Amino acid sequence: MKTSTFHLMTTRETPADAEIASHQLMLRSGMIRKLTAGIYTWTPLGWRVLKKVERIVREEMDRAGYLELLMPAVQPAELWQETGRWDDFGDQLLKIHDRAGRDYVFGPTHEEVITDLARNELRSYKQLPVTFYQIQTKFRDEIRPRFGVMRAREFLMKDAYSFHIDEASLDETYWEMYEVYARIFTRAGLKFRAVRADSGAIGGSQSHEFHVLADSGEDQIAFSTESDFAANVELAEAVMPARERPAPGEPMRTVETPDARTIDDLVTQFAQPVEKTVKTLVVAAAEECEADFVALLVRGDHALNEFKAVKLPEVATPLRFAEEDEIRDVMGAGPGSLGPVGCPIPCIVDRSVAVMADFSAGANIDGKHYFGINWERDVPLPAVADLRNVVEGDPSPDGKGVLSLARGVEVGHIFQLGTKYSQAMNAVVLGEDGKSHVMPMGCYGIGVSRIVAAAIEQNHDEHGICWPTPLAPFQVAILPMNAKKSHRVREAAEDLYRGLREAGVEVLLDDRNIRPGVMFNDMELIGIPHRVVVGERGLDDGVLEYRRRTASENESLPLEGAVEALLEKLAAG
RNA sequence: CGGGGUGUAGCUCAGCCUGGUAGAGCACUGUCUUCGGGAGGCAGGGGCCGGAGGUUCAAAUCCUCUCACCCCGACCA
Repeated sequence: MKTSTFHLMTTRETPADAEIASHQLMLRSGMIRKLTAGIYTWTPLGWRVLKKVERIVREEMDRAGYLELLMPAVQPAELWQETGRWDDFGDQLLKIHDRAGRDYVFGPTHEEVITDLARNELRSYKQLPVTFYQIQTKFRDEIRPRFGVMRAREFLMKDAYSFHIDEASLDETYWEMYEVYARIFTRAGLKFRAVRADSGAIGGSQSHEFHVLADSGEDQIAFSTESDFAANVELAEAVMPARERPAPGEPMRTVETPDARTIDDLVTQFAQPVEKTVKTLVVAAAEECEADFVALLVRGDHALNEFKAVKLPEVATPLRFAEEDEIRDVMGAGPGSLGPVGCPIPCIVDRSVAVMADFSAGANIDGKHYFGINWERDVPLPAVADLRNVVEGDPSPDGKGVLSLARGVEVGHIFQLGTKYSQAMNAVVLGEDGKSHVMPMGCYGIGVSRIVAAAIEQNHDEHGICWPTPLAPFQVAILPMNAKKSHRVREAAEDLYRGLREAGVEVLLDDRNIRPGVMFNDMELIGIPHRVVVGERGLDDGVLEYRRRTASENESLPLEGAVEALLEKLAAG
């Protein structure tokens, strides 16, 4: 490809509404153009990259023996009503209707359609196990689309669904898919981590997320420094501290704290170590609870984990924090002065709070705190539960090593669905025993368009994108210096271009009549991994100048055999 | 959805407070000079100032309504 006939439209300035690096660079390099909120056109440049990702995904899925098909993007409402998701999926579901007023959805996912297909197509255990997949545009009406294609409303997704005669078969395919996913992200040249997304509390059901590691990632993941344990922070268990609760060392005393409304105030005004403070959060109680509200207590330096809190039987779903006037009403004091001593509503304390001694907390009287509180001596120890987010250095739940935290972008998710959909839609086959069996299912997604953004997020510098070679829109850029004036330069560049093309290399020759500086900047912005500069200077010495995108120094390539030399560089990655 | 903000040229923005001929830089067209890290001159093209209504002799500017887009929305006790 030559730039003169390729639609290359880069901009020097960063569009105002792009916040993160990948979004800015995708816009500046001209890979995507926004049509409306969360909906993007992929330009020829961007599309080349998207196709690279798609191809890797497709090749690995095919290699594993999974069967590609294509399902409709528009699906009838009846299917969604059948599984109850017409209502359950909520406002994320884009509902549309045709001229006759019939309701449809623009598919955000395809469990219903594939299960409908399976119940019609699959009759016998002999057809199982089978895994279907497609690569297709999905639509989810996100509350707040942002970060370009990272969280778009319309996006490209690979979704796969497997059908089985029993759970054992599902489990087998699940772990096979786990390996296929690992191969896909490895081949794409990405640093990633598979993390457990579900503790396994729901029967035998398994779920893993695949995260591309990047500091700007929206998800925080916790992983053990010494084992392969890795989990989303939201789901990582904060284990019971190994140490015993120390014996009380101080008397409990009341302290006037008129200006201390936050943990921060307490720490700075009264020199309380933050790990000796407790914060008390009041949330709405579940209906079956005798009280209207429940107090949740976590250490001052810990954060409440909403997912864990909402799983407690005493806590209302969804989680709702009490309003200030509700707190005054029920506690007799405002937020900022709450604590477990004399607390009129049920308390649940975090595991690390349970082993605290001589700690401070609000007195449930405005402007007063108790210092030196000890469980049992001053107040009975309430119910204990895991309520908080894990922090760096917590022991790993599997007992091996401690946890470290990293940020990631979720690009893949695999899930053992069990019979949730097959049951609801009566997808059964006859087993060897001659009886009907509801088919356990697995579902497996990859955010194809999100991978593009995640790859940039992980691989960029101050000049632009640094594509991993497998994803790059072109492998080699040829930059002729002042070709218009120099016949030799033009000829040498053309020769190299022809040679590389004949060798099957995706090469971009910059034949625009522009200043060299613009070429350098453009090619670095769009992230082509290998660059060859053709100039009078080099030609005088019989060489071309080569530089890898991520390198800081040029190398000389002899003009003779330059194609072969470059092929070697490419083979090296 | 709640709160905040912004809509003026393809992009980044000024002009609005204090109403009176629509601007700059980048990008784009032509031309000359320049030519190894985002050059310079000259000459150009391009805007229903998001939309509707109102006030006024006169509205990008003031008022009302609307639409779109962006940001924030558990860690506060």
